[in-house]
Amino acid sequence: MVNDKMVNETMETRIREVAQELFFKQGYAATSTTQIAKEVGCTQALVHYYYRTKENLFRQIFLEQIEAALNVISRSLVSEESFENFLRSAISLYFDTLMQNPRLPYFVLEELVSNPERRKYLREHFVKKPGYVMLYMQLEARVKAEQQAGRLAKIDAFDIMMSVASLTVFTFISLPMYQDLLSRTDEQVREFVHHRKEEVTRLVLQGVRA
Amino acid sequence: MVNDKMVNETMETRIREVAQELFFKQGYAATSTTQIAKEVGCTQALVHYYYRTKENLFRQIFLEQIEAALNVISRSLVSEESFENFLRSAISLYFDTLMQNPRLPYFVLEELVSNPERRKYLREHFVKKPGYVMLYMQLEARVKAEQQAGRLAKIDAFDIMMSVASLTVFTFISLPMYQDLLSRTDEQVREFVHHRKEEVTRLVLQGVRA
DNA sequence: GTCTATATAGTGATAGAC
DNA sequence: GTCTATCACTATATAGAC
Repeated sequence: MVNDKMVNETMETRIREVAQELFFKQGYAATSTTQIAKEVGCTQALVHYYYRTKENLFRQIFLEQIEAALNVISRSLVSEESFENFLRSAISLYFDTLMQNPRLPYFVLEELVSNPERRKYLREHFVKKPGYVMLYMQLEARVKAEQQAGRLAKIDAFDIMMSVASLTVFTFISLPMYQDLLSRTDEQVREFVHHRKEEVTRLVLQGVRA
Repeated sequence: MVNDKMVNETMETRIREVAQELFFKQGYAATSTTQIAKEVGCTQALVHYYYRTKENLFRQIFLEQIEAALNVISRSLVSEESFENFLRSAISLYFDTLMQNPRLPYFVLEELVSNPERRKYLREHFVKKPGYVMLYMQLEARVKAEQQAGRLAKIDAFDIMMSVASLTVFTFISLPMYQDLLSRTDEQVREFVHHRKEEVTRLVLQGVRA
């Protein structure tokens, strides 16, 4: 068997995979269930048979992705290393993870920015979960400890998060523009991401130092 | 006359203004010419009478906004000050300008990311214009001069641009999430942006120092 | 310049045959 | 489980009356 995964796939999962790909590329509004069906090679009715509504299909994919992303972030926050090495490996993890799924940041952002319902949904499901609150408080405590030890500039934990998020997420969001506007090959794009990872790490480390 | 601007407005300009507002809020795909007409208070046929197609209407707005943004960036790059003060006032200008139009970054990004045609269009119209190439080369020369004088870390001009863009643009893109997920008031959002402007300036200045 | 009316096509979703 | 057929709706765009 050349491709176990493909061969054993059910229609239900194939629809989901194709839908994800299209939602990632085009966003929710610009993707129709007809297009999904066409790309899968089934009828449009089947898409609705399995997922009933387009919104429902989307929501499953969306939640799964958010959950996966939050897991990566959670794991990155638990660290026994020095604060500098913690930052270093967190940034590295974010870049490496997103490199395997470069469209994810834009996909999540698009839906969260343009659809207030999705933000509400996200808040209910995740933000107020005690686990995440705890993690943030731990980070905050750690930042304060570092500052008292004189190793860290006077910055909020939230600002560190925002800056790292900005520098990481924007890199991936801007990739299609970088590639097209400057006529870069896929290989050059990969090099660019790697280069940005190094530079972002350098900038953040030097920028938060006391 | 209470409102000169409103009173003297033609239908053509009103349609354009309303269209811009809706495109900003919802994006191209999610906005219909019917909705635009309804909000203007005219028939949908009139929208097409003035602009023929929805794509055409959008394109005029899009180009105008891009042009305005590029003008701001261009002006910020011409500076007689020290490099540090140049960075300081550029970042300040970007934040202040975008604060008057917080949805602009997402609007531009959305269309450039999800529509390859728009990127092509942008490249034809702007990227290869000699004026912009010149400006970038001047920035590059300045960066090299600063490095030889030992005042600047070993960074590409392009990396400085990317980092500043990331930290600035992402701030505004994430505002709806910041506001909703953390239940912030409009006033708190304004404070947050102001705070980020200070912190981004601090981070960049410390981060690029030799 | 602005309207009504309509052509044409695409959408999400469902009913019912097999 | 998968299909065909179809409904109700909305979309963009245009033709033609006023």
